[in-house]
Amino acid sequence: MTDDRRAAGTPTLEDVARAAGVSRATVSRVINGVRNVDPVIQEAVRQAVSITGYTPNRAARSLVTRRADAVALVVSGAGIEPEAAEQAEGTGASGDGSSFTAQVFADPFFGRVVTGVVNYLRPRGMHPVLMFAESSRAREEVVAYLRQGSADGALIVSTHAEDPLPALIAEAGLAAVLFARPARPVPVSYVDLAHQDGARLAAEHLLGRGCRRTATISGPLDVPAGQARLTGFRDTMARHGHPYIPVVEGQFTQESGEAAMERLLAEHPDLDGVFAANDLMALGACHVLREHGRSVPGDVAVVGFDDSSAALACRPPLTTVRQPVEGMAAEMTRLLLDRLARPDGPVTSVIFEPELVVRGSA
Amino acid sequence: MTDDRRAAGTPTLEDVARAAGVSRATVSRVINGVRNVDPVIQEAVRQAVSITGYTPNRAARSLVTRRADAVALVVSGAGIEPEAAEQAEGTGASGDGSSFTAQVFADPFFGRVVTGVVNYLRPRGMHPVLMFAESSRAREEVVAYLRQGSADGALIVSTHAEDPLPALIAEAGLAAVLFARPARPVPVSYVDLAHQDGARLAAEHLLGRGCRRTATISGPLDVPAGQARLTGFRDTMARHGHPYIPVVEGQFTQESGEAAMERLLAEHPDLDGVFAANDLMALGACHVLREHGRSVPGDVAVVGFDDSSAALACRPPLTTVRQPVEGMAAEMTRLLLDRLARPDGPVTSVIFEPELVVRGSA
DNA sequence: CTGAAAGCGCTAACAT
DNA sequence: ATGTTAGCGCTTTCAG
Repeated sequence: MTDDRRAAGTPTLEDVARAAGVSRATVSRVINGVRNVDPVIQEAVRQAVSITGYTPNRAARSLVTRRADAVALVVSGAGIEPEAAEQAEGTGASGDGSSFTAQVFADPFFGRVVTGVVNYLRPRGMHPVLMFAESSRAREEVVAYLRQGSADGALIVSTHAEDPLPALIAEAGLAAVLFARPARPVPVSYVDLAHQDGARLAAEHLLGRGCRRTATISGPLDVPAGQARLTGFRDTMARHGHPYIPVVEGQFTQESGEAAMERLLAEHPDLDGVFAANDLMALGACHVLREHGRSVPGDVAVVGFDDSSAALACRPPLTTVRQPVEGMAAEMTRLLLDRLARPDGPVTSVIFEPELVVRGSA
Repeated sequence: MTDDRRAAGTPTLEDVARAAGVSRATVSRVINGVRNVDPVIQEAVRQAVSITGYTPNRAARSLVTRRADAVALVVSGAGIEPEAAEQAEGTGASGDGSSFTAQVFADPFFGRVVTGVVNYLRPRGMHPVLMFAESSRAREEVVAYLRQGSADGALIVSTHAEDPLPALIAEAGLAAVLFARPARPVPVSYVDLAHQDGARLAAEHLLGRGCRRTATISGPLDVPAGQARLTGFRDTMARHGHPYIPVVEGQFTQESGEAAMERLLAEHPDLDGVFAANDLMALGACHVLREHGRSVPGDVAVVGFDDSSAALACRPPLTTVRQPVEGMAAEMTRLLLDRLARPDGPVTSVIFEPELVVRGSA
């Protein structure tokens, strides 16, 4: 009992080595699956590992490998407000629907991104660190976090165009991949959707079912995706003989969709089709239409965009343009891991094709 | 140019020390805000830091402090399926709505938890690592992750009762706090809601507006919260002279809410009030009611639970029992950080009171 | 194929 | 108040 069995502190490589009667180096090799280890010794080491209940210390390993084996998943917001973020503490002031994080997660979109990222990361033994970057201070923190080596790279999802984060990251020489093409070119890989094609699909569907007086509720026009969906819809309509399409700008929220629909209905009471740039707004539009006595799709056909959970929360369920968010998020993750493995690899972009999902609303 | 300015590798404490003409220790003190440092030197060090562009290396620091300054946020699933998780890779197979992660984030509840956790953590310079633990293998990984010191503790949100994770964590002597009381007692702190009180509020409201033939769509009965909400509703009704209340069990999903409402309507066509154990099910119920020509709240009053985003996605907006999820999540986080600061502190629980939110559906 | 030894960058006694 | 000195636990040349 007086032997050197040290304090119960978690066992280290040293302990395992002693138990197995080999050197630390050998244990390390076995654990990391490096070849050139005598099978007999390998077995002995494994025994020792399970007897001692050894678990490698991540910090020690990271210190020498210079890899954190973690990636940051950052939701990056507007670039405007300088220091707006300092949300009141946690406990009391929560539930505050106006906080950036709360707003972000109110949109089913982000849950899908998380799903895709996690599904790709997990089989590889990695997990995302969730960060938000809606103020310049928060952005600095993200950069610092990466520079500290707390994460090997970043998956960035911007909610607004002109997001300065991608550029900051690129300048700092840090690894990152974006969800959606940045407003101004930055040497960083990204995944994106062929938004215009999606909008074209919606337009053609509306046209195909006979709508002749369609309008659209666009997304925020300072967001590339919002812009592209509008352009795609307008262009297609124009090409089919409808050069003028009423449009009201929304903010991708249900509420803004309701407001937009009210205006559209007031100004164009005879419309027979609506394309909303996302499902949340389409849902809002449906509510307003019904309140005004218009049946969907009988009087007015409605097409959404995204195929998010909101599409099924709607009655009738929304006909919508599917954006394969989970797949895109997984691909984004794959690109990042690739980049980490080959830092000099090329900057690439992967564009996904949308798909029309026909349900009840149009 | 032949001096020892080493390769451009990120600067270390050593570099800063040299630049400032002091020792590593002093720089460390300044950086960590340890007092007893000459103001003049402090300034010099700060200069040197910004000149060199120094950022402390997290791994090195963690190695000696034995703190990761990170916490895991783990969503823990059923305890049944042994090895069910191995989801197909990322890229292709995604969008698979049946994956655990996808299901989890389809519920607005989790976004709110994330919001609360992040809001509390951020001002403290910490970020959550997102993990899922729906299989025994995944649970092992979570335990290993914590034992490795990759995170200092875990915030656990179980989707099912009988979740073995809390016990595993406790046995391993790891720090954790739970969202919701575990089915079987485990020496771990938790936050929870007074579910029965919430259900009582719902019952009284229905009674107050004159409903005499109410039914309820319960949550899964193997979940304590599901059980408690049912009990609370039934007891209150019984106390007011309604000893028999029709109940159909749901699964907290919109779909199950629809199915349950169909059954209820078939068996009790004359009902005038429904209490659904969460908003998603209430939303489904409203849809079905309308399809059957029943107006809400005119013919049938509907009360939900949670006050999630689904409550506002419904027309009319749902009268519901508010569960302050963000605040609860923040408190859970506070408890964990407390525990980390004082490992011998007592195991505690904090129970939040629900609140009735009256909107259009009842 | 295995062991010895040298750090990775930082903090924390312990001197001074 | 500052500097010196040990390591934290691990991987990785480099010898053998």
